[in-house]
Amino acid sequence: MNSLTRKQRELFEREQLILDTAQQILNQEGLAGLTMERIATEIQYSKGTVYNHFSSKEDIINGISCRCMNNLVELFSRASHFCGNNRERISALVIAHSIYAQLHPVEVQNMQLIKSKDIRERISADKQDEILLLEQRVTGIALNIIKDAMAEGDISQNEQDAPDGILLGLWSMSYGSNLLHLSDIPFDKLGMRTPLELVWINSNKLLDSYNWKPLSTKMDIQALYQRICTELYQKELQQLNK
Amino acid sequence: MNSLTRKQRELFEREQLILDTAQQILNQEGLAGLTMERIATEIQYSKGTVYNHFSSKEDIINGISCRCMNNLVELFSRASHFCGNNRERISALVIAHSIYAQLHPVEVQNMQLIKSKDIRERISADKQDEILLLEQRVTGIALNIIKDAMAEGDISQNEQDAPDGILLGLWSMSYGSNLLHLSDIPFDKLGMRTPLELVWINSNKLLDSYNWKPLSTKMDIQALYQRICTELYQKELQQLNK
DNA sequence: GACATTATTTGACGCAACGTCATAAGATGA
DNA sequence: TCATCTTATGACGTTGCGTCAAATAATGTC
Repeated sequence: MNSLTRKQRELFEREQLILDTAQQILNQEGLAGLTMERIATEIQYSKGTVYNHFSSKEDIINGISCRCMNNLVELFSRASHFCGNNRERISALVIAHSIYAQLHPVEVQNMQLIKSKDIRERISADKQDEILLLEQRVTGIALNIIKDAMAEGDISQNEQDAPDGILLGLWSMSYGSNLLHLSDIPFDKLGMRTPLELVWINSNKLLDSYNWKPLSTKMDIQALYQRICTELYQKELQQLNK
Repeated sequence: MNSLTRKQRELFEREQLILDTAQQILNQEGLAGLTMERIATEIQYSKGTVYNHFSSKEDIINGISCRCMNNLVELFSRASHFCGNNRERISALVIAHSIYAQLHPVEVQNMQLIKSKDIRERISADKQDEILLLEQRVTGIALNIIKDAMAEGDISQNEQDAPDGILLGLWSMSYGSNLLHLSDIPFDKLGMRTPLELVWINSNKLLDSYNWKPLSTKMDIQALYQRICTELYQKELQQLNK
């Protein structure tokens, strides 16, 4: 029994090692440079051993995605515990999401891949469920804040403004901003500010439109932005600045 | 001269044939099924000939993207000539964008690919410029409407609400909604409406928040939705329904 | 129409990467 | 110590990309 667990732990640790290595290669050399041979060489095992852990390259991408989403869950969780009103807590999610995209640019972009059908087919069902579960945790955190806000009367409640409307509004805006930011459209050359600069303003506008109190017109959102950054994401922002 | 143009026309037509074929394969069998051999067989030429037109598979994806974006430009252009006020015209863009994503689901999803750096490197510079140009046309149409609205006093003008803010707000929301819709997250099972159902509401909320007159609270946006669909996109919607 | 020259097409070839599997090496237990 | 079961290996088959020398076709000239 003990030896079994030791064995299992060894396997688990190697799995992590594989993902560590794969992620590193992905970041350094892009998706094209990420090959099974390359990973095998790097971890000093043979290709077959890698295949004992992951059934395909897509499976590895999926594994990397799961790790990243766990990071997102952690960032979101921190945001949801931000010491402030519900409006401030939901705003913190937007910042969390954009920091996430900046911390994991390559991964976020390639995560799109596993969303396409013919690639998803090459990933085992339970691994897919893992992603789904993580997505549920992420949306769950946001939904809880929205429900809190409704329960506490921060938002005027009526049918059209149901929680899913607010959630998807913020989510799609956030998601879209992140991906636009990562695409290399030269916003500066088009005389525009970048999506990441503007998502803070626009998400606040959207929340205002849902009449989520306190409105951004009644508070200093730049100060709030700073406060969230320093209180919640000091470490991550330092990492981004170097 | 005449023979030269004939030759050129032949080449151009074959290029179109290649893209037609590639797009068809992409839709029927996914990215994995799209191989250079496959295209060559289909058009009854050899692989080498295909390579005379496109330097790589990525180059073909890029070509397909350009065609799609031309479609988007056309849909946008129609929206911008919608017979109504500026607020209605900009709203029509949102509908256009979502119809576009539904008409070209596979292409839109794979277009993300050519946004990633290591793949973009495999596309010739002038082909990349083509995409950039199209992106400019698309954003240009939207920007013009926003500027019209500002000039005509539909939007209260102040620094923060500069055109790029509105543009990127709508763009990222639209873009994000489309991609979320195409990812196979089971929104229904999560008890939510879908991104495409909600983007209409949320984009209107955002525009309201910019105080873009007439506000959606003062008009029947469901009726407007219907009017835009029937007046501008009858044909496309019929195509989608079958 | 015959010939030279230029342009285009072809498919065999080299190469890289995926994923498999028979065999080798190692661990476990009696 | 030996038998058994588990894990690791890398050679192998396969596929698909992209190249290029040779074949074929088109064009122009006399």
